[in-house]
Amino acid sequence: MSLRHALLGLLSDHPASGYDLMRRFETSLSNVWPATQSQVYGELGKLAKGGFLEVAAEGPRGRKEYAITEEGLAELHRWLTETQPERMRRSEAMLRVFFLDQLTPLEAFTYLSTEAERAAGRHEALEGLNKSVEWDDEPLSVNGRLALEYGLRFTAMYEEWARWAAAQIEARSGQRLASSETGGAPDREPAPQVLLDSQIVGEQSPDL
Amino acid sequence: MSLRHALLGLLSDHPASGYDLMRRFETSLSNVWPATQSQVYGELGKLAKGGFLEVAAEGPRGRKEYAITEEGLAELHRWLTETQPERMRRSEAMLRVFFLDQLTPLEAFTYLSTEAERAAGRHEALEGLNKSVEWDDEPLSVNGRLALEYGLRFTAMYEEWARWAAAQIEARSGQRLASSETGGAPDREPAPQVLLDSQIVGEQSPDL
DNA sequence: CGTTTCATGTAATTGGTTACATGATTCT
DNA sequence: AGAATCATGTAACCAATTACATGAAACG
Repeated sequence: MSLRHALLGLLSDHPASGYDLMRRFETSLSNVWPATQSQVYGELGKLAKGGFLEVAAEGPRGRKEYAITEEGLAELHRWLTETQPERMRRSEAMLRVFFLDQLTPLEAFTYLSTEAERAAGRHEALEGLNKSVEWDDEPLSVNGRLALEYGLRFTAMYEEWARWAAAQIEARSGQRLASSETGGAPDREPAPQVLLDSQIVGEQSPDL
Repeated sequence: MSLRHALLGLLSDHPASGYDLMRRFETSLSNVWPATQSQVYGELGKLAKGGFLEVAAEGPRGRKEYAITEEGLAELHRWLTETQPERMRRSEAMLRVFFLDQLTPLEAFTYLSTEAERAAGRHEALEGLNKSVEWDDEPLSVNGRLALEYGLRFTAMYEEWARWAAAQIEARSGQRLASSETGGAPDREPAPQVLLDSQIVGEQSPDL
């Protein structure tokens, strides 16, 4: 039930329409808590009915600008302080590790090396972002910096782990498996330079 | 659609009934890919209908022992080698970080410190497990060791990040926020000593 | 005037969770 | 005899995804 809290969180900053919120989900929250258009509109309706939000203004194309109510702020605060984050379990990447013995050592090695490459690419993108951002003292900037740092640490950890794991497989196989290019991605996405809001966090990935 | 592949993976080792598989989900895969009883039985039916599994034997209480078919093995292999793991996005813990500015510095500090404590507890449990296991050369043991190592690295990384983030909040607040006991858990679950199969992985957690 | 952007919604489907329902076998 | 375990299934519900549907306003 975190979508509602994500919406309350975004609206605690300032009022916005469903359309505005959708864009903020795309730019800021996509990798932390993605949401689709239908979901956003649906949940906004429920939140308004429940008294957590109210339609503060109506605009041009049937635009409804939602504002958080006292009740909504209270609920957001309660969620942040009185409930524990549900830690997420499902990781397809780790599920695969579990069945790696179904592959030849080379195939397993390739999988892990590719994972390492992907993590490295992600890490690089984050570093680019980190440099390109002018960090101010606004709250979003502060939170964004925390999340970005998490992303950097996560991707670094994951790459190292995957390289270590690949080496384990290689050692056990008794063969040299590392080829010149192990299936790594030669062309890597360039680090995005523009960012609205705190895209930063959008660029961070909890699983990778 | 990874549940089906988890089932195929488990059955690639040896035939089993829905009931057996459920237990293996609980002991080995719970933190990587949890599944409920209804889901397991439902999916087994679909997989059998699709020709990926077959009922190899029928036992006492209507027990149906499923065995993987050639087609099932091929699908498992295809999944492992030809598809990329979908990286997971939703992290309630990180979503909260995004809205930490809605809290007082002390409350934010407390949240992050508690997260650090939880990670530390998890890490300790994993280390206990690591010591208590006699590692042999069986494939499950090898895979389990890879996953356990991931868990160790993840929890260590997360704890460090959370402590760093808490310190950031403290520094910005201009106050000393760290109390003698910051809301940390004084009583920590003891590390489980018994483990079936590769519980190891069951003890590893992708998010916190 | 045509395209893009803004803006809202509904419907169908999938994957997952919780709860309900049932009964046979084994163990003490 | 009674409890625990083995064993399978169905139904209701919820959250999320994809696709469909519509139209007003702004921009060029």
